[in-house]
Amino acid sequence: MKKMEHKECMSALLPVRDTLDIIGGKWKILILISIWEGNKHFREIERSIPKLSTKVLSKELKDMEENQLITRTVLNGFPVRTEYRPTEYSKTLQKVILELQHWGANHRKKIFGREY
Amino acid sequence: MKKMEHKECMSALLPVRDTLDIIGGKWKILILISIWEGNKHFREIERSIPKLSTKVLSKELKDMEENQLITRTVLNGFPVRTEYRPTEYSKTLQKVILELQHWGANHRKKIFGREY
DNA sequence: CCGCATCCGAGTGGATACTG
DNA sequence: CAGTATCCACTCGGATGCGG
Repeated sequence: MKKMEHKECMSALLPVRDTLDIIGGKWKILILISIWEGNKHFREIERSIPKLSTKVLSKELKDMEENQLITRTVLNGFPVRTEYRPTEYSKTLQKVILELQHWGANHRKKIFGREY
Repeated sequence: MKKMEHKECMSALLPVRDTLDIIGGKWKILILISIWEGNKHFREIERSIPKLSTKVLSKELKDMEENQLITRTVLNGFPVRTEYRPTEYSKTLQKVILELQHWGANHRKKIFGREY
């Protein structure tokens, strides 16, 4: 990558922040991965991620639906069941996440001199 | 990218979180860019980023030094001056940031139907 | 089962003043 | 100039209970 110029930096800023809003934080990527793996129902997702509370999960799922990373479908019947599914679009994040993963793995090696 | 397998996901998790710890949050990338642009001194960096308080800047710079993204040099003389400089290593983040930028820009187009 | 409402403690971060 | 210290408002998120 070439040296970043000033103007590029400033115009880079908003998109970078947007992306971090969407996948940043403690839970978003975990939830996305859980859903990619095939977990569909609220409790199912909740149980797949230790320490995640219903309040937070509820909020995160709402955010992710707004951002078109997942779809939410309420099934008829009682008790109510809801299905969350990843969108095709959500997969465009995999490249980004992979990049984060590579950098993080390499960084840990550098800082701690060992892997996980 | 191929479908992520379960084990890959789990081993992806820690590195991704590490990376987000390091560049996530409201300020880290802004500070890094400011320093990449050539700002060297505490006040200089502070003034280059609106709404950034000294307390937060202080903490962030400390974190970034620990993570070897910047170096901190105290110059002799009075009043004391300090120089922060980006490391070569910090530039390995540019690819990651570029990826975040691309995804964010494209996402905004998708969601809002327009650019910035 | 799904998910919201409430209460509440801990941590974050802003403003300001102060020291070396 | 470079940062620390203090005070304080606010947010975040955990625990729990409830209603649909």
